[in-house]
Amino acid sequence: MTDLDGLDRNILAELARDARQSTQALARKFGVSQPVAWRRVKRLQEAGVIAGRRLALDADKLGYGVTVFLGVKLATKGRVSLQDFETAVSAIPEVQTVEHVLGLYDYRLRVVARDIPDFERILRRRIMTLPGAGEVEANVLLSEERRPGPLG
Amino acid sequence: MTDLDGLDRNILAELARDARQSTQALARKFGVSQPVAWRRVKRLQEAGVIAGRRLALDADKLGYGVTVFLGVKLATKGRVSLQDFETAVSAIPEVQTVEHVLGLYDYRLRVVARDIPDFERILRRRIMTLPGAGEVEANVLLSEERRPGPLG
DNA sequence: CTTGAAAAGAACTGCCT
DNA sequence: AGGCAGTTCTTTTCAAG
Repeated sequence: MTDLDGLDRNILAELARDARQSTQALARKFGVSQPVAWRRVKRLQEAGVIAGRRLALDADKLGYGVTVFLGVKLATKGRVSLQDFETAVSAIPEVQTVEHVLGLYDYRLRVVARDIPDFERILRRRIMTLPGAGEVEANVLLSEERRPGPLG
Repeated sequence: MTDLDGLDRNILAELARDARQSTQALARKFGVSQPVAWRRVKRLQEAGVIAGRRLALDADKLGYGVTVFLGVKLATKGRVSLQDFETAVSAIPEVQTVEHVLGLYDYRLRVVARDIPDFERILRRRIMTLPGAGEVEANVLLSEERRPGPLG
């Protein structure tokens, strides 16, 4: 863990909202000089607190109108099967996130599809055939709100 | 939906990997001039395909070592209760995403906490007391892999 | 820790094929 | 649509209070 003062948190909060703003804009917002804001950002990057900058893509505009969350239980939980499962699932392009979790399910997958028939195809031909896949539960995304989190 | 050619898809794939690279770097990678790469990016932004650029933060380095996914069933599903629930849940800083879903659960929440005792506190005092909250299921995140998705 | 300045690089514009 | 050349702005480094 890294320790951050108020300025660091303010900067993170602003950049979390829009990672494209200039260090000068940040500097003005928080009443410091531009090089100071720049050093803070650099420091946060080097410390790994800022792990990278990613695009927020609009799945709908890309033709992917359906997002489904799948909870997957493995039928066989031998040592190899976790790795086998992860490797196989990584080869499915429609899978956006693979979360290894502890609880009622073993994995949670975020899957996108063009429409419901497309999702059925992915489910039957790609998901159900995954090595070790047992019970599968699905939740269809209706709407989603992302929030900055407690970080700052 | 927007239609994209190969260059658009290549650019999106590269920017999805690292949103910080320059249009010149993109131009070189795909054998076009810098202004062309720049115009493509601008067009994708204006079309809303690129919705924004966000920071990838390292929760661990910020002192949040525990991430939990909660599936929540509402006890009462009147018209108002959805809105009430969403408003109340939005006031909990540790909630990073609120997903309204269709299926076994009504909402999926991504919650971060400093450690397990901290998570218990959030669960008991904030989550269980949400208006309309019924059954709650939890999955603790062990590891996570994010992938570009099928877009490009 | 700040300011101010300068060099390098990236973003943006206009004009041409 | 794509390319070239130039202008503007941001980032990055540095000297100095």
